[in-house]
Amino acid sequence: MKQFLKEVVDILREGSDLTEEEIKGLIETPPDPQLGDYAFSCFVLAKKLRKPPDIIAEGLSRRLKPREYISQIKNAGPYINFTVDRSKFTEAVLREIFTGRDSFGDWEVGSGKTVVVDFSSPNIAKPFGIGHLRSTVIGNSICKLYESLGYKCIRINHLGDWGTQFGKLITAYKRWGEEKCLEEDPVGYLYDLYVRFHAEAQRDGSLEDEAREWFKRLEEGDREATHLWSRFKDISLMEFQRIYDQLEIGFDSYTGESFYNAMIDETIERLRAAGLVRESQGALIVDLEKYGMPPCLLRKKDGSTLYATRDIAAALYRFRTYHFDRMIYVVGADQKLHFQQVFKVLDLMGCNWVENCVHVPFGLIRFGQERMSTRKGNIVLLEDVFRKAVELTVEIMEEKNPALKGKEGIAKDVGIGAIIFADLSSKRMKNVDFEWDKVLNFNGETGPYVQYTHARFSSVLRKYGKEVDGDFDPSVLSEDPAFDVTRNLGRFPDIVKRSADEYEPSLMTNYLLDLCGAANRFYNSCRVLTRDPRITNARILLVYCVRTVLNKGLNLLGIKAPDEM
RNA sequence: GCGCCUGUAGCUCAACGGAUAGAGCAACGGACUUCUAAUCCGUAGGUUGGGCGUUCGAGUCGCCCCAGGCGCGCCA
Repeated sequence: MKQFLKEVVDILREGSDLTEEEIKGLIETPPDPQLGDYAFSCFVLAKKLRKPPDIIAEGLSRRLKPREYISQIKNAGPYINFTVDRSKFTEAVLREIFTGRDSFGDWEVGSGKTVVVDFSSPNIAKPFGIGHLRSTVIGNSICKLYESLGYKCIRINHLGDWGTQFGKLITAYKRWGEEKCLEEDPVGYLYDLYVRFHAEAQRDGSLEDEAREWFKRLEEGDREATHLWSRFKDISLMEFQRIYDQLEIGFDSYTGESFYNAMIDETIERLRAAGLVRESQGALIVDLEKYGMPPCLLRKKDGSTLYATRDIAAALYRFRTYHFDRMIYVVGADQKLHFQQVFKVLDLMGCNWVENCVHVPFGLIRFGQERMSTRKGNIVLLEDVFRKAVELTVEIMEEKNPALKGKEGIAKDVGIGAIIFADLSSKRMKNVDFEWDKVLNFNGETGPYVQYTHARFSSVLRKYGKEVDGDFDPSVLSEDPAFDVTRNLGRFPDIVKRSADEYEPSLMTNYLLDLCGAANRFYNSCRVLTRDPRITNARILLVYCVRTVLNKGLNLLGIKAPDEM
């Protein structure tokens, strides 16, 4: 589709003495497609030539002549609007999708480059709540988007498997724990113990000290502590795996915080050698006051380590191991300062690659006007959400498509897809209030809507019964409902690029909704399978292309695209 | 107190600094003997939290307020 924009630029270069870059910056999309497909605003020229913009637009539009791809040039106020030759545009877009198939929208900007994505990273021994879903699905989508740009992606699940929380759990387990309960419902039971710990610690401050002591013993390799820790970790991982299986998300590495703990001493030595370490109130810190930040704590006064130190060690290790061109941390916005500190410390250590490290924050999920908190026990379990979504999907399918075969599998794809889509559909920095009614609404701008459109178009292809050969008369598709679809299809590669550049999968969800709107309008107003082969050939190709792009788009979001539902 | 994020229709959200601020949900009214009605069409709904500024042009950029959220030395 480049040739259309290029021709607009070429035409304007002849008509003015602006450079290619200047012109490109001034080209936009008219608010109403009736006006045209590309617009050029004359305000900058007006300033240069010191003439009113609408006069310039009028003069220029008269002088500029349409060429191969542009069929009409018209001024409207201070704008010059360019209209593409619809047949040529349709031909170009559909041809590109048809020949490219699943690679349509892919780029090569990342070929030969590696990006490390740190995402999901749940805390061991805590249930996988709806709050953990965000990092998981945003991170997964970012991986897929970067792969589409040609990057090699290393997916890292930086498990929260170290820290004072284990001291707390060990304390709680030693005091109140029962082996039998642990076997019956491992994570649920650990969760109960964790909540109980915080409840009792309110009254009895010595519990916190006891927990710190246990954590210290864990760091020193105490046998009993290590044994319990290792058990807690194993049973948690098995439960997390169930969630990842349902989401069909995998990782290249599960090296969590405990893995980097072995590198703490050398890391602190390196920091010391760089002259960055200072002692303050018994703890080791890096003073960041010069940079307007609170100090970065490396080691507590009792000698045990902290999260920031482990993150610094992890970054160093990852660069050594993967030589990444970029590293992306998909972690909640509440940790923004933490990453600023970590990045600054790495910078002070002379790691110039830190400029390629980026924290991609997201807003938190609240439940009932409150922040979800494992400690308080105010948490919605992801598995409950999945289960309810799938149950509801089965109900809807019984009502709308009772004859459908393989309902369970499809209900899973649709139910879970709905949850993922909902989580990805608004800009990631927005906080979301979890509401069952909203999550379980499958009408309107939702995942099931996109999947439904995909299934509907798949169904037409099935009914067509032949291979789509890609041979067609593009003039059949120049009427509005069809051309609106094509116009949207043509935007797809740019959406892929922007979603990746801005780490913003919501651009993709919103795009897919636009595409589906146009596609369903087309479907409702144009019969695809007709007696006229000229019309059928063209429309079925459009259907094929919509299906291809919807399938690819859903895939980039980590959502399944069933052929029937 | 300081810093960051968010504020757009009753609700949830869109809108490369550009033309008349758009969708969905909820409400009301229409469209299935025809390729899946989880769809589509229509009606109604707005001082873009407030103010000042920059600009030919501001929901978008800057400053000051307001409201909510999140951070701010031994949690992660």
